[in-house]
Amino acid sequence: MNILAELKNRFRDALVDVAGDSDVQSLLEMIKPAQDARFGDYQANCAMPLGKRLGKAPRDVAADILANVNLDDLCSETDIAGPGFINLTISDDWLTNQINTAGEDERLGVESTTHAQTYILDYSSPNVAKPMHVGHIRSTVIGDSLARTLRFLGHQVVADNHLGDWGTQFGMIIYGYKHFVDPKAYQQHEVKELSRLYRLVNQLIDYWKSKQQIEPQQDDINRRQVELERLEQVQPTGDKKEDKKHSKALGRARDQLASARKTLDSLTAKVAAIDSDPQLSAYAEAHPEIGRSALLETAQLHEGDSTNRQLWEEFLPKCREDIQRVYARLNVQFDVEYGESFYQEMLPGVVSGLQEAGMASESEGAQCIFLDEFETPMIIQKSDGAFLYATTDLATIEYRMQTWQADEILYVVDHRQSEHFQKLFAVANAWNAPDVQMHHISFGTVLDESGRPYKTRSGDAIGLEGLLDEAVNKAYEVVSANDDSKPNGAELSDETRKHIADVVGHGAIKYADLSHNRTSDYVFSYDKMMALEGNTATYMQYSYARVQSIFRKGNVEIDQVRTSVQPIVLEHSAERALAMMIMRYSEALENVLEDYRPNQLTNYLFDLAKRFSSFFEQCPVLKAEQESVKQSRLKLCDLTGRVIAHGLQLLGIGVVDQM
RNA sequence: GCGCCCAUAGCUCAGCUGGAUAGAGCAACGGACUUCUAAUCCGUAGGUCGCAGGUUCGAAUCCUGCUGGGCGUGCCA
Repeated sequence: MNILAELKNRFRDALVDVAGDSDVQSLLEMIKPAQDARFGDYQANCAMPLGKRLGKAPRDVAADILANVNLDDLCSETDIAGPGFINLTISDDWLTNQINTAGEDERLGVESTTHAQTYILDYSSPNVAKPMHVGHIRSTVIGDSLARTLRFLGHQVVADNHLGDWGTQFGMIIYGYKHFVDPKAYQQHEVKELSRLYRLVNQLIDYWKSKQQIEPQQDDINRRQVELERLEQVQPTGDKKEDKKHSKALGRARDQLASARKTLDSLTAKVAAIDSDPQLSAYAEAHPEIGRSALLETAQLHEGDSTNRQLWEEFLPKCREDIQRVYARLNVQFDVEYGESFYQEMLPGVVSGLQEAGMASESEGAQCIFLDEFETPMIIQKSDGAFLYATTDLATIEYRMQTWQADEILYVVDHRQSEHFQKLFAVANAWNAPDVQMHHISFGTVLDESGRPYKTRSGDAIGLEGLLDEAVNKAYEVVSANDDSKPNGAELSDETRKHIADVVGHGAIKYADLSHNRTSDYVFSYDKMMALEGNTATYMQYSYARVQSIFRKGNVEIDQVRTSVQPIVLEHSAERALAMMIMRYSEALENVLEDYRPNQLTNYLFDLAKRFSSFFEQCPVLKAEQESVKQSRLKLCDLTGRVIAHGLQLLGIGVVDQM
């Protein structure tokens, strides 16, 4: 039972009577959980705007509404407060009834949707040629959680990992393999060597690019220097507005000069890193055309060159295996993993199809689609004949529509690609997929403490596996320290401690990501990511473990509790508050899907766990004075534990019985 | 230049799409372990919601302008 939905149902007819049937839906949206416990459990705020519209006093309108709505069984109290708020207090009897019903329900009182749809979820999608780094975590974890939630609510979901397995990076690896491979290292650990080759080639390409940029960059600095000196010479005019404008221009010129110098520094640093290393500089000297050559290797791969194709087929499974290890750790699964290469044969057809539809045309040698709303075109074929990711994405949509008849496609990709998706959706809707809803589930960038995109000192993105390892290690230390300090001595075997550390460590990393509003950038911090207190997955896991501990200490069989005829009774205010929160699980899940934001679920679970902690402090279970209260509280504990475990599971986070 | 996004407590962030006295978590301070796990709980302190206007019964939330920041911006993905 979704209480909010039930309230809306009850109010609907009353609102039609009072307001006429115009726009009842938007009035119903104004029924929501109370902001403050003093105002009851829910509040309806529709009387104020309605009063305005009808030219009546809002409090009178509120009274009219209340006179028309039947809440006798549902609410124990209905108040009109302030300017015309309708405050609603759910009746204890009704709540007791519902919580007992939910307790007997496998789905914890959450109903399946009545309008099931087919969703394609496109998430994670790493480039298989490089090791996964922190940047991949958000897409992976958010996408996984959305897939789980949609499924639970009854939708069809196809989780697709759209791997980057066909792009420029493979040309770079192939070039690296042909010229720099260390056969022994490759034999020992293929992926490690391939990733070294990728970084090496990347570094060499950067070297030549940077070297070319140094001179223009220096010129740019000189120009800015001159401009700055000129601005500094300008005397104040006495006119306040003018002077303010001038001082702003001056400040901007200084900033820009500083930033230009910084860019130059980083260019020279890149060059110096190679020049100072005899081995690397010898490589660089021997491969001055490496940038172009790597692109050529890619082009040859795409054209079906047998050597490159063979290398690609050799490398790909190994790279995929490597990535799979990370997914196994994260407990993330996909239904399909069609990489970009999968669509390769469709690409010429996409271009010709768009040409025939009159949407694509040639411009500067490339096949372009010009859209009214955008200055720059969507390029679907380069002047050298190669296809781009826009082409692949269009082919992918075509395939997904034919294969799954998708109602909706969600792309969980960071916000920097928003323009690409706007163009993509516009083209696909106009061309081959008119009916499908497509959404870019964008998320912010992971920043470092100074607000820049997160990188290690050497400029590489930080590896994901190392991060996970550290989180698990830290969790192990905390588990051990906590267990060692237990009043009656340690309880956990080392094996158990390791298992707990695994669940807690991975949970901490995932939760740190999921608990942020996905649209905002967030500052990456080891301490925050691995925090095990406060609003963290650990807090919920701990609550769950406390529930299990009660059962263990009391030698209580969970099955016996669940089948017991003693119903849950809500006497203590902490019991009632906890029960109310449990009942709101389905609201939380609806909120997640409203805007595809898993942080709605983390917020809910944190609230629920807080209510449980408060209950735990105030309401003894095993030592309850009456047997009936004990049985009731055991049931309430069990139900809390089930909701926490279930909610965490929808976030892709596990629980343990002891910690 | 143009486009998109952001600005909330010392720090990191919520704020349910316009509701009542703006909330958490860290950090700080003061309390609570002979009582089902103190990875916890209770309390104190901390705010001109970037600035200025506007819309209305009511604005952190919507609109306009400004300031400061991020990202994107024709052949990478």
